[in-house]
Amino acid sequence: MARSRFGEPPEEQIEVCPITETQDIIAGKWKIIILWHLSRQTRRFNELQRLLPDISKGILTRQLRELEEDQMVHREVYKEVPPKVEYSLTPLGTSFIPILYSMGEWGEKYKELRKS
Amino acid sequence: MARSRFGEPPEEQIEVCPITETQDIIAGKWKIIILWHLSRQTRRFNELQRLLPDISKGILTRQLRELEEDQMVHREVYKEVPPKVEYSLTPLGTSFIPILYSMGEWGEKYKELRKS
DNA sequence: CGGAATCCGAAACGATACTG
DNA sequence: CAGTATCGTTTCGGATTCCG
Repeated sequence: MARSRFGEPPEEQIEVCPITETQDIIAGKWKIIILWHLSRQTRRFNELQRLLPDISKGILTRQLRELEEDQMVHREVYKEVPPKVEYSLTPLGTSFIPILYSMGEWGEKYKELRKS
Repeated sequence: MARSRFGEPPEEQIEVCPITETQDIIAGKWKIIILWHLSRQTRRFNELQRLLPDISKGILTRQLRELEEDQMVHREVYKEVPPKVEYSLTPLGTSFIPILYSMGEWGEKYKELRKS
């Protein structure tokens, strides 16, 4: 016999927010900015540093490593001297590009709004 | 007289990343999660607390205040006893909803991928 | 009910020096 | 060139207590 409706909790069901996973991945001061740059083209470590003038080598390395762990970024090491390392988006990272661009456009609009 | 081209820096122009503004606004552990919940419906303070079981009152207040400052969230105070306060998205916050939903969908896909 | 105020600890960030 | 290692600092989140 089915349980009576009156036996069910009256409150609405707790909605599990599906955005938590995403939050965990893009948390980090430079993550989405790094992803945005890589979405435009593959970059070497030094290039990224020039594009992000206010980030130090150490922290850039860490953010890249974390993005790698999360399978967002691919790290390609060329065995040359001097060493050369290229960073690019993985398929997963690539699937995030539309969101990055939306965020970029939205940020532009936001900046306009704040001027007025 | 115009400066010679040879006097200009040879490097490519530094691309200013348009995503920085967005990053500044959604930084904060609970910001986008709060926005996501408010995108579904207006909520009272206590409701938000129930929806986010792991957040304390103090930090919830702070995140909401910051979202208010950034004109993402509207705070409506009803002069009643006991007090009642409702939080909702502003027009600016509403304009962010498509990004929130994209992030939610992406997070779902990501979760699937990680299982396999 | 919806906060404010305070304090604490952890984590994140950042600067520097050194290295293969 | 692309890191690693270390350490200092700051920022943020979280717990608690109190209040109108």
